[in-house]
Amino acid sequence: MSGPSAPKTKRGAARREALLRAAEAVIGEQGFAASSIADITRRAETALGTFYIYFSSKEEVFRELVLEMGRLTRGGVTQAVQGASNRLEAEKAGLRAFLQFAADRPALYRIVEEARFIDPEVYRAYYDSFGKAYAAQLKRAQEKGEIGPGDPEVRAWALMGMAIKLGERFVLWEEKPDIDHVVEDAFAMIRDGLAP
Amino acid sequence: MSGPSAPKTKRGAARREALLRAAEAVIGEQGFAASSIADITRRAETALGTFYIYFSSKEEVFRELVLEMGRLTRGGVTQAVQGASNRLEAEKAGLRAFLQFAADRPALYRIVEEARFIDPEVYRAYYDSFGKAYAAQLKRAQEKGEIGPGDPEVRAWALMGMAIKLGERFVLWEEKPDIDHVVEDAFAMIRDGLAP
DNA sequence: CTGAAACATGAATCAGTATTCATGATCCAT
DNA sequence: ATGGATCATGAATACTGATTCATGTTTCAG
Repeated sequence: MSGPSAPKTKRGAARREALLRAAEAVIGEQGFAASSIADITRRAETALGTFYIYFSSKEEVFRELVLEMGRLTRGGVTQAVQGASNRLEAEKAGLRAFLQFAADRPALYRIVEEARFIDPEVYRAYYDSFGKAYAAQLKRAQEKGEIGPGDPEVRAWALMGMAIKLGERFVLWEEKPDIDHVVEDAFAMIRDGLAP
Repeated sequence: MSGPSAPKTKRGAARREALLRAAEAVIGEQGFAASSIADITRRAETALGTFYIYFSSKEEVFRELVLEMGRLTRGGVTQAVQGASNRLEAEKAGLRAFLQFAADRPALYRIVEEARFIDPEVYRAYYDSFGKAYAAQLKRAQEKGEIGPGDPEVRAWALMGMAIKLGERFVLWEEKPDIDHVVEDAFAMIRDGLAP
């Protein structure tokens, strides 16, 4: 019932980490279904059975990776947004941080989207909490008059969707992504809309 | 090499169609990996082997469903946009049509997103062509002065991402989706941006 | 009507791979 | 320094489910 416990030696911790990184690379490249445990352990340069010392199943590493991505994006975006003096600036900084993250950890980026089909629970938890926090920020900014009025939840999800697809198209699909250009143009639209 | 050919009798056409609908329902509900051919044929009330008379593999029905979704959204959105007298109106009508589609065919909607992981080729073809057409429309509207200036491709992908996540959150995740509300608020943002 | 082409059936085959486990090496608290 | 706890190994197991196929049944063009 209770899967493997946390590693108790340095070696154990290092092995677990190596397996996690290998899983990130392999699953991010080939997708969950096409990735075998053997692929992962081969990449981590360990024996097959070692995998099960640290994870109880393929689904579990996957889940762990999604949670890690949650911590990382949350942290990265939060930090990027620190310096902003108003919500619009924060939107711009947050978008840039997110796209930069996609460029730095493309595998993790893909994994989160695949989570929707592998582990709907964590996927939903991930976006629910992110969306909730995002909406709260927008509501506050609206009350302060930093942005115009409008349903914060709809806006939060619209903005998340925007960032996600932009990352997919202009970062993951591009050899040499031009993040600044995407941020500039997308932000202009976020701020002023399409109206002439 | 060349898989099953088109059905040559009425019965054959009906069976193929039944299998396609069953696959849509089953895969849309459980996801590709969790759906067995047996699940699909059971739902279609046919024998297991019958599946292979019409499709050469599980991947093939899946691909067929993605292509069908392509035809349907393209058709639906195009038609909805017909009546619009300018680009902004068209955006609103297109968004509504897309969300309505998600409400009508939730399974197909999910399948397209999963395609990214099952059959990247068709997924990419789907969005590439959709995105290209979308960007072309935006470019024309911009030249006519119906919308302000800005990179049409970035905008097209931003708008697609928006629509997709809004559909996921406010249509698929909601018991009784309030499409009009989402369209109103999202459109206001698309038109005027967040600026106060 | 009729028979060759199409279609239907589901048990049997087959492949891939997740997971287990018995055995041995390594670590580190005392 | 040492031995009980941790960790490493990979061959063997077990299972799932995709795909095939030999045997009937149905269709429909002529």
